[in-house]
Amino acid sequence: MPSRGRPRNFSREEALKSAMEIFWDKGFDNTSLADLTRVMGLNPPSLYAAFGSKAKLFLEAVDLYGRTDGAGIWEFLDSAPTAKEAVHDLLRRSAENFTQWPEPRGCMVVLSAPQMEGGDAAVCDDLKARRLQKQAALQHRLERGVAEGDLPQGTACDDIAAYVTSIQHGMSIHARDGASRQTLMAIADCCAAGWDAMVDASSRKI
Amino acid sequence: MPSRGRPRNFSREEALKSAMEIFWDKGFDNTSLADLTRVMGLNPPSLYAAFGSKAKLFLEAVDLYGRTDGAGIWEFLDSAPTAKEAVHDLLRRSAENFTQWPEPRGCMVVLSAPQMEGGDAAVCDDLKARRLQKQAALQHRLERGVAEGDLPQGTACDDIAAYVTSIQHGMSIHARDGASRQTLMAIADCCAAGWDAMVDASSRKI
DNA sequence: CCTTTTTTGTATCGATCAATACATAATTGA
DNA sequence: TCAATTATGTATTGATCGATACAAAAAAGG
Repeated sequence: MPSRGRPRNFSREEALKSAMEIFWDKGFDNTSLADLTRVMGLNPPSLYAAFGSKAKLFLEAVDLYGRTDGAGIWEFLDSAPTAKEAVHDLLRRSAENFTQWPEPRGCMVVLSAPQMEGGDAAVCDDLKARRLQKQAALQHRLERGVAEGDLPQGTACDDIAAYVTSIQHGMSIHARDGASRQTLMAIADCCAAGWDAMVDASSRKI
Repeated sequence: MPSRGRPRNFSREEALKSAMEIFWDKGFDNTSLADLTRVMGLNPPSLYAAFGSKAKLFLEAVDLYGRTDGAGIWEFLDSAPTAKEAVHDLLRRSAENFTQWPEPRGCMVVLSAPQMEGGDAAVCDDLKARRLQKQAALQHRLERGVAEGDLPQGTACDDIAAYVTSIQHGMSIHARDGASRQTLMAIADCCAAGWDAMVDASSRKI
């Protein structure tokens, strides 16, 4: 509540959104302070006063992404009637989400991930935690499916969650490589088409 | 054939291998000239005389990767008796390959990929071409399966190739996030378990 | 020997990086 | 009106980036 002092003449929200978009496009390392101040429309001192540092700004941007553009993907996870439908919907929403701009963007959390060595440790840890958190959420949804009977007892929910997130992560790479929405949808359908047999094999392993 | 002049006192091959390993670990951007000269054991002028630039060195390093550490993954693709076995073997070899070091490395070509905007264009284009080339090779192998009868007529080989590479790319992210070899193997097995049903659905779509 | 050629090590280049110092402008509370 | 507070714009910081200038060193050709 800074009621005193000169008021800032930019919207913190809008500036953060602009930062998110360029971080999403170019990644953490390839986005310079000059890039940020340009798209955010403010000078370095204002940026640092409002967000602390480039890394903190990035973390806020990722959080914004998770609450806005990245949120829709996981919307149906818990409300889907069965685990199978939840997964199929998750992948179809991913396909849609990753290709909803002129330039396909994929998932910010996944694409910012690789090559952690040498990068900002706090940033890498945060991104990794977000990926693992989503995978855990998916695993819990699968376990609910076992409890509710739409998945057989003994299903390896951890392995299947890893399998599904693997597909989803790969879709981000494909989106960046220019894959069409149709292709990404086909990938989602491939997973769905093999689902029953896969689940069956998983539960019969033990 | 530089028969004249002072001979270099380092092995170009060994230096390139060292460069490949640190590029693999840290990526193109996060690997500095100082890093490279340190692990390669030579001074900047020697590096530039031998390799031209950081980008050219990286391209040579990626090529070396494709001919050595990354080659084994695709070894059985053409000699496998059926497309199904070829894919399953590909994914299992990937799982093995991505976790064969103390620190899991994943695939150099995939992990160096993301956030092309802002990076070196030549490097990004080369990596993208390598990914698409492998996907095309996989697609051709599937088409051979159709021709040889172990896949049904009308199978969408392009979609399935995208599906399989999506899984494989995602496995690299998982490897970086600390997934065990066992988990990656389970992912490969998930794909194999659902294979027949998936292929069947694909061929019945048309 | 001496010239030519190539590599070596040192020392550094200009550019760009993330981050700030500083003075000024704009607002509130007294 | 005036002190306190906060944000702004300009200009710049030290560090690091990728890449070189330069001269000494080490080989071959003559």
